Amino acid sequence: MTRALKTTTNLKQLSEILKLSQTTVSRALNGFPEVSEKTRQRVLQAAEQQNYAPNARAKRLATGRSMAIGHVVPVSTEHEMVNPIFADFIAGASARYAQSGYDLLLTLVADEDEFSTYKDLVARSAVDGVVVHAPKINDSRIALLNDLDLPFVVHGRSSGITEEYNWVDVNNEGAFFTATEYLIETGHKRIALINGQTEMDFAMRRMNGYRRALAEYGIAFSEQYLFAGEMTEPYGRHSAMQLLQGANPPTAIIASSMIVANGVRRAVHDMGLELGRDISVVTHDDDLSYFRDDSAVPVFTATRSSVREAGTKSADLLINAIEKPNQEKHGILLKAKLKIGQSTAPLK
Amino acid sequence: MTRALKTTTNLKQLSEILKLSQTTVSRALNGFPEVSEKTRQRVLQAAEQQNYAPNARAKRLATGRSMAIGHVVPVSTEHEMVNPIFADFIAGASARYAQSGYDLLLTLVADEDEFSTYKDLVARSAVDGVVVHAPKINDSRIALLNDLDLPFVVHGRSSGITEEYNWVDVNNEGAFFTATEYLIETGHKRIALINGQTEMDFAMRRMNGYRRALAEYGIAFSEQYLFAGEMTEPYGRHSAMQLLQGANPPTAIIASSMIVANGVRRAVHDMGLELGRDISVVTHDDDLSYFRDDSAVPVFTATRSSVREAGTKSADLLINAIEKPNQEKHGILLKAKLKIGQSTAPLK
DNA sequence: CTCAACGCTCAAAGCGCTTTGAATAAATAA
DNA sequence: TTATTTATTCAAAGCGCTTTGAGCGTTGAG
Repeated sequence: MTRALKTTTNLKQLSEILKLSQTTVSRALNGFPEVSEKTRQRVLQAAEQQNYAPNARAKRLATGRSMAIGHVVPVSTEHEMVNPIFADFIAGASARYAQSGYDLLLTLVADEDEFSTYKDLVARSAVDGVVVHAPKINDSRIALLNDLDLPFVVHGRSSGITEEYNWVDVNNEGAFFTATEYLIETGHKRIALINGQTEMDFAMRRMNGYRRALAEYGIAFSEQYLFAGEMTEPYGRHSAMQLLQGANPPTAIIASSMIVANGVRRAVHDMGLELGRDISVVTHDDDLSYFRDDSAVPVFTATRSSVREAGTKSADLLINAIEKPNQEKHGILLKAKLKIGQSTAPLK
Repeated sequence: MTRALKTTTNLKQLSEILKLSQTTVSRALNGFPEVSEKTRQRVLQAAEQQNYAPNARAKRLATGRSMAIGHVVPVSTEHEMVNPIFADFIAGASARYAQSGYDLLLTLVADEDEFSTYKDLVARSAVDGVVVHAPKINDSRIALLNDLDLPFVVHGRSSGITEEYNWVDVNNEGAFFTATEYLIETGHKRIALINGQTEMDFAMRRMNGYRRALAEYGIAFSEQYLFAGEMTEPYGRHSAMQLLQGANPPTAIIASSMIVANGVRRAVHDMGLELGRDISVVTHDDDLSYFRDDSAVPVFTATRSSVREAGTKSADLLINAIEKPNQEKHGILLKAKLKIGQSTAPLK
């Protein structure tokens, strides 16, 4: 099979075809006012017809901007795990980037290499800004990025950091307070929390919400009811098993993600129990597309907040920070809503 | 808080510091033989000390290469869903890209916009190659990319395409043949398949494997036992419900992914049945990190193949295609292994 | 009729690298 | 000693854009 070897048109060729200077063609395409409307139309039409698009490499060098946003996603060394929420978060962000002409540069990197990755991105001038994923308590990346003077937005927050930064987060503390309160008010007293890893900021906030609710209702906190770990399905199942087989099993369990909740459900069934009858389960739900439950009464009672929306909000914030530097930093707090499903019931 | 405004060193400054020409410095850094070892060491040391890295934008323009690989990931319009396997696939590929100095450019795009996305990437010269995800039967993207003369590798294959192309796939047909055969040989005759969308190539191959096994063992195929749809958890649950509540319910179900299998398990339990006792379930398992089941006898009997490995293999293939053009196209077939778990049992 | 203002277009410089082709110094051969 | 290699280093061109500063007709005001 033979095909014509297509080579892309460049500005010079296009300007020769049009018998105009490169300057005029460039200005016409970029919407400068110095070009007559008649010329602009002629240029646009020729560009369209030639399938011309400015060479990204040249444009970037000339403008001094990368028109790219970096996402540095940590891959846990423990399970080589990529948190499943990234796909949906990025789906949300990506749409916004496309609208504003930014490319998305993705780097998956082991925790311990994150620092050098950011430094390298800056040294190479490869991106105009970055999104920081999975912030830990006292996350040192924030100071680093401020030092590097690279615009960034954090998906989540980092407790203990005093400097200002842009962030988009869900009200983890409030959501888990509400979830716990709901269980308490429906009669539960032995409530367990299967949480994320202790060093993660979101996990700490969730635990704080949980403990605050217990405290407000005068229920003693017990280490026995608290689990922390990487949020896999087997982790959910294993933790729940341990809870259910232990002395004084809880009557309610709060799970930190749908994946974990699925593991919990498996344990519940393996123990011959019935969800929502023998034991209540509340989970946090990031509204991932492949778990989305549109029923009027969803399976899991859950605090739901769309991580995809967090993605679009983060993108907006970051683009704004890139294009209008020296602005005040912003924080956006999304509110998770508690939606009652079939997995909870008042304690008999 | 005040910080020194760091501005990155460039080649000119570095060469002035070293009292060498830009040429020599550039050559020293890029390992050319014309530079004396003494000079090279001096240059490397200064570069290190100045935290110098060549400006990616300038380098790309000068070399005419983007040093970037594009992943165009389709987002289904139906459920706005991003297939959860992408994260793990990309995690596998990303490591290889990093080794070879490529950036990963991610674009999430609605099915119908894929064509223009590829064209745009080429017109802008934004990438040196792309990975094609989720190929359909007779996928027209392959001809497009060959026309555009852009190196690419397909994750999966596309039936009906006669031209050559690079691909990495798992033996879907064989795996599902094996799964079906295993069920038949343990006594099952009424076997259902909850498959992916009919237009997807992998789904067709899986169905073919399933039907071939039925045929070889003289079991009639029935439309009643075949489901096709986007592989969400609710889809798995809903399909299984319909199967179990229908006339002549199957004694075994084959699921197309772990997510679907989780939905199936939910349906099984909701019907008051026991997995592996009342009904057998086999699933395909992409070995996603957050579902990974390391137990000696895993929960699900499954045909397992690491999608992360597919990612690294694809990356190798693509990088090779980019760096050594005009080579023969390659196909790599990964073999999924059937691993017996607790979800299947001989039919009593 | 002249001068300033305006609208449109252009030539040329510059972005920070790589790479070509040449120059210089040192070493070897004749 | 002189010619020829060999080992280093360099100046300058070029990658394909954007952008600066200038030029040149046309108008309208004075």
